[in-house]
Amino acid sequence: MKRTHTVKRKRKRAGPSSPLLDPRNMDDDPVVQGILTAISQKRLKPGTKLGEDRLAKALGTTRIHIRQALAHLASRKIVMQFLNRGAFVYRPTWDEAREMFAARRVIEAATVSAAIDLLDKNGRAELKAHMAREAGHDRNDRWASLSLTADFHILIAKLAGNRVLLDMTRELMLRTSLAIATFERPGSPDCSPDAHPDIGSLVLARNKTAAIHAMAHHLEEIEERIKPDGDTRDDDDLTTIFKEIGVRSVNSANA
Amino acid sequence: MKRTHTVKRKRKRAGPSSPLLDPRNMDDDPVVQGILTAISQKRLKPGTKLGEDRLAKALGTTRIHIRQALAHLASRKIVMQFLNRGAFVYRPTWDEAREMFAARRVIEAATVSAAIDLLDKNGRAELKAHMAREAGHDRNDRWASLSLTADFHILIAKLAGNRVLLDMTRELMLRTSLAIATFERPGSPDCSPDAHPDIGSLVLARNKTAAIHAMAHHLEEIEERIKPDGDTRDDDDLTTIFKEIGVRSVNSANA
DNA sequence: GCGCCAATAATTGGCGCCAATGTCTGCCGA
DNA sequence: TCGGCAGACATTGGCGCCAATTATTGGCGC
Repeated sequence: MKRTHTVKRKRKRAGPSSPLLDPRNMDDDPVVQGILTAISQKRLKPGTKLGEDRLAKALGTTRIHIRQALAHLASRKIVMQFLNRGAFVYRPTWDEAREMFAARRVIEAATVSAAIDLLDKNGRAELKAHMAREAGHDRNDRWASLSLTADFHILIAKLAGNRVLLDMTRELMLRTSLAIATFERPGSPDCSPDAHPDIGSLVLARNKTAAIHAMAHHLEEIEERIKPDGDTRDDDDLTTIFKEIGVRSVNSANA
Repeated sequence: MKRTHTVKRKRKRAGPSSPLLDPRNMDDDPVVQGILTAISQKRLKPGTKLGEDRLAKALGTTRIHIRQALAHLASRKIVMQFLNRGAFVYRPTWDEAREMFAARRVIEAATVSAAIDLLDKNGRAELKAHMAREAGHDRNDRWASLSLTADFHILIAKLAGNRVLLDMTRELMLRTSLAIATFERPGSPDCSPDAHPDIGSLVLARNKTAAIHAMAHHLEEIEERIKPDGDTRDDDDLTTIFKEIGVRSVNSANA
């Protein structure tokens, strides 16, 4: 018998409202966090199979936690589950990708507007700090760049002071990341490095209409880097890989 | 008895990548649907405990399905789960309720705008049909009224042609329904019956700015029907209920 | 050689059991 | 009589096993 030394409060009815102890949040789950960071860092591509046993061994947990995490991610449309076939990293359709960007334009215009309305000394400092961090980051470190780029939009949403819109922004950024990974054209240049500083400066200047316009333009710019014919699948990937290696055919290799 | 998951499909040799049929969607789960409709019809109030065994027996299924459904609803912030204490119908905080309405103002302004842009003959007919249905519905049937009221906003979102925004609207309507149930003042009148016809007429007239304004006004009107001190709990509810019944005390009832 | 069919193997889904934790009731002492 | 404590009870969480289904591979016939 273990020593149960818990603080006992005087609670007649143990309703969940008054103390609110231990609200389980799936976002704190290490499995969910691992898959999410792997996706946002482009280490997991859309369509990749996420086997339960494999993930359980890879992450050092049991299968039931994997199943819970996958179900959670499936309800967030970040993985897709098929009956008796397992879970795969979500692969948006082209239309869905467009709709995600349209939704981001709507929501992030609102967050920029609200951020300007609520901007105070503290928020101004946060924004300046982030802009400095993003200006002086190592451009060769692709993963750090990705994180910083995402953090800018998240910071704007935080400054808007609306956690519902913040969660939506987080969610849409993850899903658009999957859309970009699915449909990005191979030789697409990076996000123009001036976009975030421009938007940030306009927010600091409290120029609302210009900031909203800049944000919309920025999102359109990102959207233009994807094209609709990215649905070549694993088979094509295999042939492409072997072509890149230089093997034309097995016979020629044997001869 | 047992849920019939068996979807027997005759497929010869489907490639592992191309068709990817049978995407499992938790929204089709009867348990999830049951809880959702119960919540949207105000049969389940915020804070109600959702015991697994109780639900399993009530819905005629096993506990594991209940657990999956509750986990899904928890990730959607419609129920809240506590460690070793079970699941409860989500009870938003006052700030969260305000933020939900703010998000709805943002998103539904966008859906109204897009609906006007994309309005065609078919959508026009749908909207007129719904307006006629809502105009001639039985006002005494509270549940039908609730469904129709919700369907109007859903229809606008559908006409916007963006499934991402449509899903967000659906989600926010459910959550604002919980917020209203949590914070509604007792003698609050119903939603003004002119709001939806006004908005619908403006959409049909393609008067975008007026329609957006009317929608924003409508949402503000709904939001004004809640007040921040609604967090009195079950104890107060019990006393309120007994007061409404007319029982002053147990002794008087026995005498 | 090519395509269809059947058997095998691997993976997922579901269920029962048991442990862990929280809640409630009854008891004891001040 | 009231507050605190301890035991019993109820509920949730987790794990292992087994069934169901699917993907793969070997075999057969054309």
